[in-house]
Amino acid sequence: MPARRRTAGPRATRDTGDVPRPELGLLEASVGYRLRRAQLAVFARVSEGLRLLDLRPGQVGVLMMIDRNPGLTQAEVCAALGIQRANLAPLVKGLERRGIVERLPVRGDRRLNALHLTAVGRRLLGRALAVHRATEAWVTRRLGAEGRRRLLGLLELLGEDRTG
Amino acid sequence: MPARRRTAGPRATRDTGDVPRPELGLLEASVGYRLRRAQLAVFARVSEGLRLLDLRPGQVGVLMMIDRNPGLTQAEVCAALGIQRANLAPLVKGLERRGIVERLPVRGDRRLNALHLTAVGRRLLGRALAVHRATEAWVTRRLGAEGRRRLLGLLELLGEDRTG
DNA sequence: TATTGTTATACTCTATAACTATA
DNA sequence: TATAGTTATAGAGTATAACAATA
Repeated sequence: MPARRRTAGPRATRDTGDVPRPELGLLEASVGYRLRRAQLAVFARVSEGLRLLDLRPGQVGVLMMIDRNPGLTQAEVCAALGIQRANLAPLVKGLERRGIVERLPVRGDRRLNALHLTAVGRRLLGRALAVHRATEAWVTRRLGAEGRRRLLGLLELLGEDRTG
Repeated sequence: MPARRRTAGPRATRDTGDVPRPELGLLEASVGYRLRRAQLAVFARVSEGLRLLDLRPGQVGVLMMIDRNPGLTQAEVCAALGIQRANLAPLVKGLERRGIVERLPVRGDRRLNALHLTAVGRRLLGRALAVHRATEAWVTRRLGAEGRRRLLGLLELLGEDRTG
């Protein structure tokens, strides 16, 4: 059985039952902490759903971007998603090796790769979108449609890159 | 000057100015994506503020828990914060080596460590709390007090460990 | 000079497995 | 048998620096 003891001082408790459960204290109202917990919970669900497709959330994000903006360059993807060029390179390479995306030369600037989904890539993205929809549905079950909308709006305000 | 070209197909654009900016597409309304961006933005601020103290957000969270619940064991901290015992061990060791926390034996169960803050630890936590408050104030500037409260409530619902 | 894409590298966070000592 | 704490290790995610090719 689990040990029960307290060595020191009064513990603020909000017991629902028999055993003193630790309080989060200031963490309770820490936006950073709450964001981290929520993000981990959501990503765990998404990752589990994507496992069969051998994709991770970041890869699906890139695929969504390319699908919506065919011909995008890697630097543009990076700027839009807020990731480093150095980290996108191996990600794209992996997707290309699997025949999911292709990199076409750009007329007039030979430094650039124009990113496109292949037919295989579009099919795979379709399956990934089912996971995406299931996750959003789960969020809606927890928060309600209105709660989910509000959350998206608040998160967008926090994620913007303006300073101050 | 940045190159401008588009190799293929019509691009859905919502231009504010001269240059076509890529659309996020489905990512726009992806709770997972928005959570990740917001969490990165907030943690970047917190980490920067904590740099002088040589602390990271996770360490401060543990200190907050111990401060509020003196005598807590490592397993209890892990359960409350949703982290692995294996990852807390080196974290606590580092804090103990720096004289920030101490581990006291527990009467009646020699497997347990009762965690306490030292005087040094309390002083350091006090400085970390200033960073915490500054971050929450920044969030409030972006979202308003009511927006921040709503956000906390919504995130709590997502972070809970119940299934389904 | 500046930008694109690349490689190499390092650091953090997270997860699993296996061990010990205790219960 | 089960739990607390530890160690080792592996996998992602993210960051910087430096390079070649090109603008």
